[in-house]
Amino acid sequence: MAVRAAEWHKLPLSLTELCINTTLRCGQSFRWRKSAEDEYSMALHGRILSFRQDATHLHYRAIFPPSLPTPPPSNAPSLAPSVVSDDDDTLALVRHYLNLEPNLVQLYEQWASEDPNFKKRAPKFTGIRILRQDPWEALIGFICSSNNNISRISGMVHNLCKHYGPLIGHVGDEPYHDFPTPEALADPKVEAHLKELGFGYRAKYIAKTAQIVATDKSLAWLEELCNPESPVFGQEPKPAGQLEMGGREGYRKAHDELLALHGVGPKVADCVCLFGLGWSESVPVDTHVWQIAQRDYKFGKGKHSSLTAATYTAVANRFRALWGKEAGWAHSVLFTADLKAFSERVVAKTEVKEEVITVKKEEDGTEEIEDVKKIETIKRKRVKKEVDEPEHIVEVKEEVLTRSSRRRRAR
DNA sequence: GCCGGACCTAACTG
DNA sequence: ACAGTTAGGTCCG
Repeated sequence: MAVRAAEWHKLPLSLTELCINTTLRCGQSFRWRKSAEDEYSMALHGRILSFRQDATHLHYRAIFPPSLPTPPPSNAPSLAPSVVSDDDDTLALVRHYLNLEPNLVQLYEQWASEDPNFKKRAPKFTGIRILRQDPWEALIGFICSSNNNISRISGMVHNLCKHYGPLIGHVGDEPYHDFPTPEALADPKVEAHLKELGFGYRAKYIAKTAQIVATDKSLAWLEELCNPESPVFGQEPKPAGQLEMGGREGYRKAHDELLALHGVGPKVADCVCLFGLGWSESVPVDTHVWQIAQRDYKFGKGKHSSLTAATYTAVANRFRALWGKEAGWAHSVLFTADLKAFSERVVAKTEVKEEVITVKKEEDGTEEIEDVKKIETIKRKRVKKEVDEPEHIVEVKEEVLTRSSRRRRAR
């Protein structure tokens, strides 16, 4: 049982280039678990990867499974532990997964210079970086995300790994499983089992998508949809063409092909493109982003009064025009700033008890509230306890609620 | 192309 | 207490 020594290594990195406490929890990945105070872990590429971070360094550790009973066939994919230095491999994996190449500080400056709203909201949400996740894992994870919340999605993904993914090892007593293969999820029994596990209507989507990928298509098909500038771990980057209004050609093709899968609509397809396939111009327009587009970017009126397919494209194109090739990165900053789980950071200013109602005459003479009616009330509430957070019993925070009188949830 | 309803679940809301 | 709403939507008619 010679588990290879699991030592911590470190990498100089500022919190403005990457903040794991935000990036790993903002809903782009559902796999990271808190394995200790200020420590996050998940199984990745046949090992358990753990992160810690301080003001100057990122600390990482890899725990490998005890050496395999039988060596895998020589043509086996990625799982084969390399004979050469594991540390070098893990460092390369960390750099790849965390997508450390782009200069994030510079990008924030660029977005802020083009967009006053970004400039206003981003300062409290620095270091949010788009990860390079496994495409298959991103696909299934975001199929789970429909009509759902991050905490429940994480639980579902955890269950998928626990029941269908290979065990990689333990951190303390906690087992860590890798993400299941399409074949593992293509078993006919999967749908019923997932329903028992509380997946609801998503059980069918997952089972069907797994069957299609495992039989009709393949993992290679999915991975070939990757941005060639940002390929899966171990492949050489190639140029990906010019940005157009609707995104690069490869992005549009990837988005289009993903739409054919069950449970994959425009939003989920964009999440897979952005978080799993490396298409940085992809802008998933979900309920949050739609709210943001209405509140801060003058959408929600006239032609684009509800989030139809046409409006979806218009919003995404608008953000691409505004933020450029890494629009999806900027989008994720504003998205995170809008998440309730991080709302404590934006409550600094209080005392806004204002009400603005714009009324517009319709052709038929009826009056209709056109602008989002902003009634910001200050509400005191107990901060929702994070699952594995220590007990802060009577911490009281203020939360700003914004109500709109109509079109609250145009879907 | 657009609209409305159904779809699973669990926690939160008034 | 308890029905309604929401949480990173999608599908169908």
